[in-house]
Amino acid sequence: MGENTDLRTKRRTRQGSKSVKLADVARLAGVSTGSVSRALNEPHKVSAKLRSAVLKAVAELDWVPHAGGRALASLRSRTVGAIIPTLANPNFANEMNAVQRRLIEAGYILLIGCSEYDPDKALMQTRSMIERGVDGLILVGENYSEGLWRLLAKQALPYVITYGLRPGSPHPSVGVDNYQAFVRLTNFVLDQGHRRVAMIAQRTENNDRAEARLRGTLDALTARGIRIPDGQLVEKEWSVAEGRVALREIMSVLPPPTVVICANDFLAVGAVLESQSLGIEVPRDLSVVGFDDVEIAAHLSPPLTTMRVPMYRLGELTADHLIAKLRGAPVAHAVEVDAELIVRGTVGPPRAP
Amino acid sequence: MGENTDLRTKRRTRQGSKSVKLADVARLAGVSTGSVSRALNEPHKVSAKLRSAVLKAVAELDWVPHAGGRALASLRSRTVGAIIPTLANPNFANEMNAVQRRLIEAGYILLIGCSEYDPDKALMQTRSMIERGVDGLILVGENYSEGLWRLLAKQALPYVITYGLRPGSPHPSVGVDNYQAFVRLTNFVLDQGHRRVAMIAQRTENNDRAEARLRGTLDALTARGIRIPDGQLVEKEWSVAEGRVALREIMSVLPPPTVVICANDFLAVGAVLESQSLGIEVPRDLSVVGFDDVEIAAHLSPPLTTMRVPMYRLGELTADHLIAKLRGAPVAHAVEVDAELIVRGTVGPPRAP
DNA sequence: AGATGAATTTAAAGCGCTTACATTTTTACC
DNA sequence: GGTAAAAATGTAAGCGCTTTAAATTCATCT
Repeated sequence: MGENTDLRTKRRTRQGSKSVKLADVARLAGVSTGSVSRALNEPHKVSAKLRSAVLKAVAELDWVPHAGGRALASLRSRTVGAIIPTLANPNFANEMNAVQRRLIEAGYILLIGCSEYDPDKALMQTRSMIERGVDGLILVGENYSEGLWRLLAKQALPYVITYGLRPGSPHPSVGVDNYQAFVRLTNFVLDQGHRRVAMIAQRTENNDRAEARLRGTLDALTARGIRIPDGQLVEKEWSVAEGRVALREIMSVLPPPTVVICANDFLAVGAVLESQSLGIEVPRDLSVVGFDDVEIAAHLSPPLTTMRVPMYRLGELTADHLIAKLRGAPVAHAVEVDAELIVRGTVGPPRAP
Repeated sequence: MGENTDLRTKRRTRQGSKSVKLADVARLAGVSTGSVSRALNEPHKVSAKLRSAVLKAVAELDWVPHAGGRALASLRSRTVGAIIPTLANPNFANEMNAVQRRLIEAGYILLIGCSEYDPDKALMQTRSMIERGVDGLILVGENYSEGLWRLLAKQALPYVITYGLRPGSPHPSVGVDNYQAFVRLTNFVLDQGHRRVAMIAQRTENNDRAEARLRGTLDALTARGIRIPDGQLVEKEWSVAEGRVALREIMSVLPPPTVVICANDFLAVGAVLESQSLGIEVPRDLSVVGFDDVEIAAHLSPPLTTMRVPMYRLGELTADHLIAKLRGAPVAHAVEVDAELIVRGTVGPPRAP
């Protein structure tokens, strides 16, 4: 009976982790826990003596603050999430590289989720990130489910759309206007005299950038009374291999086009390479344009004519935008980045019939 | 005086976030908080009635559990970190793509940090991840500071080294044996009859994979009594542009080599393209081999002879390894993945002198 | 020197969740 | 029907940190 009398104080014993905690630091430094916290988070508010004592104790114990406890107490996690289609696409990988770098500099850490162009996955990952208490979210494009937007609104979570920028969008965005870029690109091609135009588009399902690119080209063509013949507008994703297949498909429909507009550089590179192995000389027999300006584009022979999207810069701007917002600084609703036409060697005048 | 009597119960009022919390769910469902937690985390331990009541309330309130609270209480975060050199290198991006996918399936979320081959940055990011309470860590290679290993040991943090695998390493690893792969690759080249060998290596500083590749080639050469002439062993990183520069540098040293071994495919692609623009015919005048088998390699003409490293698969294996470890399942200390020689068109016999 | 106010520091109350233990309900068995 | 064992649920104590209010120290001014 009496045996548990002296155990009474530790009735509930949870497996307190053996790791060092803030209280240990406080004890070693001979100060209170509050002072330790303040010494680290608001150094200017404590005396130099206290600060150095705390830092010494921190170093001595090799203490790493526990973000869970911190997040719980401060209601902020210093974590930012990014939902991108896939890291397998170097454009997004490059952008994330810049984002990650900027975030770290600002004291944030990056959570990455890939939607694989599936709105359900995007929603799941968003939920998963909100659970982890992200302070903000970066989303590629705005093709997401109603539920996702509702969730963001409910949590009042700061976010920014990146890569694609749609004028008039209600969402804060940093990116290029894909529609206008493809209008310009198409007009450039038409100005060279081309009238028989084919296009290798990207799948437009759940991909507003792809859709904007396609629409930009089609509208620009329509404005000049041109339409792409059946079978010469094909949809692929973004690999070189798919570009090759697409080009073969297009060239099997007669009469062949004099130019192929590709929704991105990987498709364009594939189109150029496949043309060459088919004995079609670029640009004499066929012109090709891409979009993005990936590294290999400049090294092809002839080098690819394309539009440059500064992905790294885009990543920086996106991160900066979100960081500013998290700091409560005023930010522009939309930051537009221009895609620059890079004229190289894959576009020439159409061959005389 | 008496005015604060009735305020006494709420002496300390913290800004309780307005967001929905577990207690709200419990109230709506008419059950205790413990039951809500159990219904979600150990569904088999509660009655069907309770479970459905809880799920209904969760859905109705659109409640998202707060991972900070959860991490604090359970001492696990369901978060895994990965430290890689850079996302700008598609090899790592592809691997992370696979890792991310596998982790999500297992209920974990991925934190990414880029070291940019800087051990200090790697340490910072590791610390940052430990703060966020990662349950496990993935590291590329094992070139890290003493402090990083100490930190991991102190936290008893499960981790796995990926990409490079060094036989005899004390660290659990999943990857390819770069040294042996380059021994094989080099022997393959020598077996074609080449004796004048050049190499475009990667910077070996803080990069054990690069170092193993270089050493593998040098050892294989030495074993056959061959050495690379001064000026024909150059160090670059991994871009096509650098490969081009490197090739020019090498060819300016006479006599020119009959084969260039490249530490990775991007350098090799650059070497092939530069050769062609210099009027050097591959493989008649010069053979080139790469390593990795990136997508573009197969599409070059001639297509690149290289060794395939299955990055996506490697990512899957790495994630699986760590997940198994986190679950307490027994795991092999090392999982070796073979690099497969892919003979294509850039290697031929040396031209008769 | 004493009083006043500013600058620091301490004490302790949560942040939202899980879980050990206590209590209640259900099931199984004689 | 009554009991014992098992299953389900409730209770409340923390998890490690931040932050408010109170207490202390320090500097300044009559």
